[in-house]
Amino acid sequence: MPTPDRTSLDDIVAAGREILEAEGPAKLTMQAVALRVGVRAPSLYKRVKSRDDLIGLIAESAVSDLALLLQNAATSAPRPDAREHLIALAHEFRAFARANPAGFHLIFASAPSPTSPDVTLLARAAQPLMEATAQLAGPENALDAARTVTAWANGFISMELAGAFQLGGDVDRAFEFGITHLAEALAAKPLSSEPSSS
Amino acid sequence: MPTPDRTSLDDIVAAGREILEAEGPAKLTMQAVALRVGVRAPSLYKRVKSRDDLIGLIAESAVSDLALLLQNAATSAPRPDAREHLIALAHEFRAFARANPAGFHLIFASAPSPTSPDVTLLARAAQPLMEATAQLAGPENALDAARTVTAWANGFISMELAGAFQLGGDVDRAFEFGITHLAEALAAKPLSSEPSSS
DNA sequence: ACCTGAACACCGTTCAAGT
DNA sequence: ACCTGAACACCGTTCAAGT
Repeated sequence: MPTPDRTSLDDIVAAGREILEAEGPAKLTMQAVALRVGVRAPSLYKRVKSRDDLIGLIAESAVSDLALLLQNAATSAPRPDAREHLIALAHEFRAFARANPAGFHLIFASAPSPTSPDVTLLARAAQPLMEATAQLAGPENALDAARTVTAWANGFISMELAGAFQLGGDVDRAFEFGITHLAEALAAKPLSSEPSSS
Repeated sequence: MPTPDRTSLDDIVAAGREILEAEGPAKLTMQAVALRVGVRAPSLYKRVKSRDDLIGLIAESAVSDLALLLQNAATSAPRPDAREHLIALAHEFRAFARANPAGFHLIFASAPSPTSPDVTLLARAAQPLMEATAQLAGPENALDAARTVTAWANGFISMELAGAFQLGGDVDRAFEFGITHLAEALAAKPLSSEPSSS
């Protein structure tokens, strides 16, 4: 009779992700993961090709969570104003990064490598953003606008997490400043709402 | 008579940086660096505290180059228009990232760690940008505006280097779209120049 | 004073042998 | 079929012994 399974791929990925968030990439060793799921390190190779493969799976798991979060934010609260909608998405994005800094870093700040998450997943996560920018900037500028917003949010949060904002000032205020000006700049035609009284 | 020095800290950092750019972080081993400077691995510890320390020094060396590049760009070509000046700086930034992808990644996409470059150096590198945004957005918004532009440029280039723009479209066009709209949005008062005929 | 070989701890990975 | 101990290759780092 073959041995019953003592762990699973999902368990392994979840354990790895927890270790990564709690202790950082250096502590994410095969032995640590194995210990956490109650198995010896060599057994992990029955379900995972390599440590890099495991890291890739962790990244995909984080992307999935992000996609879910953005989708919920987009569909739950009704937001008639496209600008406010975009701003709400940016805040969700930032909240995810704060709750999963290592996962965020894995998704957006990883060097191009076999570790990177599947392209399709990232595209799906970006879907709500694409819709928001399409509404704001018009369909023909939706892609460029989405890239502008994603790049800004990604860069801002990366720098925030890395502690790169060292010149003082209020970082929250800088975030509001950025997303407000972006939303206004991307609007296809200048609207006559309030122009962000600073 | 003591042995004459067979290498130097500068040699070691330069060798490390070359290996990093040419072969990636995984190949940046103490042995590889030692081999390149003509010494055995243990000797490196006479000038460097650890591998992480070496990586930090490599990052600082890259920051220095970036600061020099931006300063030259700011002072050499006379640019009366603040918007054009900002756009020129963004292009210099992107050119640096393309010429030094691993160095760029080390500076801006590294996790917060002892590996991170000195804060003062980064602030110095950002100086020309601060001046440009001060001129564009006014002194009281200079910091927020500089953070917006830096975040966008950093995020855009990180994603570009990571191959994260997979949805097709012209990436160069997206870069122009982004910097143009940012420059326009950050201008303190709406100017009546040409509004970026797309 | 710098350099080295030898050694240690640690890690990813493989594999034959168990059940 | 999954699990394990043993083993291998590789890496960062230390240190006593050379010059």
